[in-house]
This record gives sequence, C-alpha cells and structure tokens, in this order.
Amino acid sequence: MEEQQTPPPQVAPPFLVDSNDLFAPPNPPQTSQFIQNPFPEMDQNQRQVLGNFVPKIEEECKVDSSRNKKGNSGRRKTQRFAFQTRSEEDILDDGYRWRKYGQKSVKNSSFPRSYYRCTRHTCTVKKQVERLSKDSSIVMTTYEGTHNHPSEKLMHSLTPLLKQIHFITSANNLPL
DNA sequence: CGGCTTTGACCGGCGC
DNA sequence: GCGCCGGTCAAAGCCG
Repeated sequence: MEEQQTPPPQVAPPFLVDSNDLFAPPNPPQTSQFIQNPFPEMDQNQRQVLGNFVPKIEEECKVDSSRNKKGNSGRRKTQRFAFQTRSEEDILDDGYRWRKYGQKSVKNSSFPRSYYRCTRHTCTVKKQVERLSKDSSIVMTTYEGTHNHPSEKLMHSLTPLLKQIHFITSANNLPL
C-alpha cells in the first residue's frame, strides 16, 4: 500500500489546467461558465469524435480525505475540474491510459459513475465518468489531480518528429 | 500470462 | 449512535 503525497509538478502535462483560470466564479453555482478548453489539442484531432464540446465546471479545489484510512494527517488538496462532452462513448481518448477501479450508481442519477486511475505507478491522477440522467447524450468527466508525466500517446506521435530533430541537430553539429 | 474490467464488500464522512 | 452515500479495495473473471 503505497502512501504517496501529491508529487511536485515536474513535467508540465499537456492537460494541466488551473481550475481558477479555467472557470468563472460559481455564481450561480450550477451555471458557472466555462472559459477555456482544457483540451486544446483535441480541437483539431478529436472534435469529430467528441462531437459538441459542452464543458462545465462542477467544483474547484477540494480537500480530499478519501484515502485517509488511519490517522487524520492525510488530508491534501487536489486539483479537480469537470467538463461535459456530447458523445456516444463513455470513455474519451485523452491520450492517457486509465484503469477502471470501481463503478457505483449514485443518487439522483440513472446511470452509474465509473472511477478510473492513471495506469502510471508514479501518477495519482483519477477521473470519474458519468452520463447525465437528464441528457443521456452528455458525458460528465471529472479529473482529479494533474499528470506528472507526458501522455504516452502524445509522446508516441512525437517520436518520429523528435528523431528527425535529433538527426538534424546532430547533422548540423558535424565538422565540415 | 499480463493487463484490464467487473462487482460486491468495506470504509469513512456526514447529516439527523 | 445510526444509517445513508460516495469512494476504494480486491478477488475473480475476461481477453488478446
């Protein structure tokens, strides 16, 4: 049972967002406005997949005491933001690999909520996926925490480019 | 066989 | 204190 504190930010993950920058003040709470797309790179690549992007904040930072089984010093603040997408698929391909660790039916919702964790052992990011009962075509995704590693998919797609850059730079350094 | 999902049990917070 | 509820665990099963 590894007890990990929130790691300090090392590599800026592509999806790192500050909820305070993203969303308008919650006034009224349920209709706070979305300011910025948390997935800018999705605009080009995945807009067709996602359909209409319907982002909406649910809450900002939250004191997380969920995994505080013993003692009372395990409280930590986590970044948390939610957005909605109009999609047939429950699981959005955001470039990271997720492992499902639970599913619960929640009150006032006719669809179950799924719980996912990032598969990287060093990464503690979690997300919840839930389909809205009032509009089943909309999927609410809630991210908690920030990735401390780049997206595998992004790195995979960048590998040829990086190789090419490496080749060019090494060629430029060749003595004449 | 490793990685992932499923699913019931379990746990802690919170309101009454 | 008790019960409800949301979040997590972990064993079993599935699948490529």
